[in-house]
Amino acid sequence: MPQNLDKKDKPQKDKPDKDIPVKGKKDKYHRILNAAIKVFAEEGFFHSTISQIAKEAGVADGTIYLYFKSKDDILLQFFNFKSARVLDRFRKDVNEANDAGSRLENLIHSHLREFQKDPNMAVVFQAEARKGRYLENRVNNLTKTYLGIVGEIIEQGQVEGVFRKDLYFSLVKRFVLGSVDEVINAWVNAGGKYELSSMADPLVDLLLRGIGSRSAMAGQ
Amino acid sequence: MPQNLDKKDKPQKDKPDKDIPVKGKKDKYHRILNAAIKVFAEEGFFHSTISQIAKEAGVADGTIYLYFKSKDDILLQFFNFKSARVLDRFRKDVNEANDAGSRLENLIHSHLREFQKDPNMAVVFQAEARKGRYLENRVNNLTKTYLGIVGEIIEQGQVEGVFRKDLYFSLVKRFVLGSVDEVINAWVNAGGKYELSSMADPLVDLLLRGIGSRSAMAGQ
Amino acid sequence: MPQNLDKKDKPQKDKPDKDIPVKGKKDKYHRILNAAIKVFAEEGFFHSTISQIAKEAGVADGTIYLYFKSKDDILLQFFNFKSARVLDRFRKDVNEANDAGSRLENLIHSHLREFQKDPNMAVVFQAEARKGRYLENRVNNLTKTYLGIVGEIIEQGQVEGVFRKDLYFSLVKRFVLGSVDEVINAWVNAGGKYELSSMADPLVDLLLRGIGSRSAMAGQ
Amino acid sequence: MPQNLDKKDKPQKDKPDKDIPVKGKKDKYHRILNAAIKVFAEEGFFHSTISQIAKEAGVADGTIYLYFKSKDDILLQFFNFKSARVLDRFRKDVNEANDAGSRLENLIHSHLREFQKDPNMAVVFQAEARKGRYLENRVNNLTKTYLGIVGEIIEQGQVEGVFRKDLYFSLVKRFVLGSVDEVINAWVNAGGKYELSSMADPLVDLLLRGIGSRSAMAGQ
DNA sequence: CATGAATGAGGTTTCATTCAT
DNA sequence: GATGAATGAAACCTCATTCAT
Repeated sequence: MPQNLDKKDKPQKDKPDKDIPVKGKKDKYHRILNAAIKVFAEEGFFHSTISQIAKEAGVADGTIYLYFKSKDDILLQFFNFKSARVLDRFRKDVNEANDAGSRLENLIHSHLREFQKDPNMAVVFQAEARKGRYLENRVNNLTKTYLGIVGEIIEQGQVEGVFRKDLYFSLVKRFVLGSVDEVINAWVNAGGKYELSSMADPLVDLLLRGIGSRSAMAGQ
Repeated sequence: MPQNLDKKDKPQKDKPDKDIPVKGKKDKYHRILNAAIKVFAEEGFFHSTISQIAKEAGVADGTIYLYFKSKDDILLQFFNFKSARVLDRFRKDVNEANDAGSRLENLIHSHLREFQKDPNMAVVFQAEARKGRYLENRVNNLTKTYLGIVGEIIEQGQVEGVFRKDLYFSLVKRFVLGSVDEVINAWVNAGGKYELSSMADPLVDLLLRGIGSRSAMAGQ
Repeated sequence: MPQNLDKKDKPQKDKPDKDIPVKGKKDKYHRILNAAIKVFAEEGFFHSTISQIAKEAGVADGTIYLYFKSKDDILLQFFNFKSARVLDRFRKDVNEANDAGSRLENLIHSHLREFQKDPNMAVVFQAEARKGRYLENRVNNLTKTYLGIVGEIIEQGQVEGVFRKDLYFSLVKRFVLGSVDEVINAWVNAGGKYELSSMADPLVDLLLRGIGSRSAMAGQ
Repeated sequence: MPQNLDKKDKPQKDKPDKDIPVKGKKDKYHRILNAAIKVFAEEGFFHSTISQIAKEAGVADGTIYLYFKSKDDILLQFFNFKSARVLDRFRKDVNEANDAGSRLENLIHSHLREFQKDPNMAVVFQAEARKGRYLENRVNNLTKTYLGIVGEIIEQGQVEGVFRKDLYFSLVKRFVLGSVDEVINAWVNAGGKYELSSMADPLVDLLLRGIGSRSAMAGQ
């Protein structure tokens, strides 16, 4: 799924694909992409060099430029590619359920599960996506879409009566995202040593009920 | 409060200090530090150059190396310096109150207030502090200390009976940090265009009561 | 008229040539050569890439190396090939006339006509041939031969009594070449927007009579 | 006379120039410029590398970028700088005389003398200045100005009655330039082995009287 | 013969850091 | 202490050329 077809194109060849014609290209594209993400995860984007990525991918330095316009483009393609996949998965999992509560649950489970499945991706997302005045334009999309999903769930929950009606909408969305994000952060900083998914249920519980005790709340 | 006391320090020249003995030093140190943070906030750490910082600070490039060991060291000193100040303030404000609820409230108010007061710091903290890999050792300290403060409040609140007793301790702490962090993130990404502090009360409310409606909760 | 006959040549495969035996080869050779000249004319030799030439010629990059030893070789072959053709034409046109005056006239007409007919060639000749410590050896041949033709005409004209006898021989030859060359230069720089040939007669007149007025000359 | 004051400026220092304050800068600027021209003359612009230039100038590679924005900029500055100087000299020498004939003579003498004095400059001018496409905008200025000077002389000569009145103006200018240019070309290609200036008088004679014999002309 | 993906040497440029003044 | 010109390592990227298919 190479997306930088700009330069040379020659995307699918014009000869009919006999066996696994484009597969070679695809393979190498993903080989490089994964190598890059691994290196980015280990070294950070700016400290990573094309040479490291090339070595990790088992290709020559120049080869990388057959698939990516620049070092920046690698990160960009990664975000475009992974964001799409991940958001698709989120949406799919959310839609498996019908009521807002289960949907929120599914979203968070899905989120943690996906990031746990691909720790390098998790590291790079946490490290490069949520900052970096650098790729902001593109990455904000990811955040924006995520917040959109959360927003829909919240609204539905309010209609269903399971979520409070007196919520500061744009705040709640950040509240959810921030919580999950930081849980992943903790996991990443710990070196991915424990089961990230196991955080899902407790986290959902916290999101729904907060940390205040029932009795204390009663007094409010 | 220069901390790289290696090179030069007390030996204040052999000429008698005419005017403001250490003050000159201190001034320039902070001038550089603030200039650096401004530049880091605008360009990102890696895209910033010593020359930009020097120009912003109104000193020569070489002068920076009289106060800082390296470019990295600037960021480091910034974190050490600001972390200390900020955490002091947090603690002080937390201690202004006695009950856990008010303390949590104060912490979050303080947090948002401090970051709003110094947007450059906010940007740099959000952008560079969490990248881990790089400055992790030192910056983790900040996070760790922050989580410690939160932890103390939580424990106190549980003793007081105002916070739930069935809380996953290490998760709750991240839950609080993540929420605040993301609220700041949103504010930074929006360009600091609104009153960050105004988020404090709604956020505390969310943390305490969660997003679930009372009636729905009753069913659990 | 491929001249790098090293690699492959007559051995036209063992399979019988089905259609147009050598024609295919020749065609592709010229296709590449013309494509190259077009690209060289547009981009300059050094800024041109094999890929551009290949695309322009409608062949694969690698195919070019079946016909040319190297990128340099393309330029070289171009000069060899075009020089031969052009010089042939010059000589032929010169020989159409008998007296030196008409021969000079014919040479210059021919020169301007040929270059006008093939603007890409003109551009490349002007840009790469008359400089470039680069291809000097080969290209000097062209210049040398051209100067030779001019020289013969001059000598003949002196015998005929139509050209001055007190001419600095090697200078006169350069004088003629330089004039024509610069006229072409002007035309090329103007983007080939006017009729180059129309310069022939006025130029010949200038060469013969100079810019001095008759009366003024009388005083010398 | 560094002209790329863009980046850093700090041109004259603010401290009073004690001895030869800016001289150091100026020196190095010209050291690099001359080294570059020498290398360009030997290798051609495109085959020259920054490293070669740096070595020739006795500075580090990076130093070059303190004085020039890019490799291209070196050539550009050279043209700007040398063109100005050379054209000044031309004009000055032209103005030493009053009548058009002497002025043309002076121009050509000056032209050949200047180029002979600085063979590297001569080589680079001949090789790179006319390539157009590349630096055209700036270099065309040189050509344009030169043609302007020639044009003025021609017009004056026509008024004075020493030059023919039936001249194709834009052609004559090219005619003069082309002749001189090619004479220099020949000298450069010969390796500067002879006295270029000695060509001036014969060339002027050719320009004025042409190659046709008086008697032949009479018959026209 | 033809292809075009792959190679990797080599070039330009940046910039943290040093050090003579 | 302060300066800022100079350094040169190191990074990114291009593209002529090769070779397996």
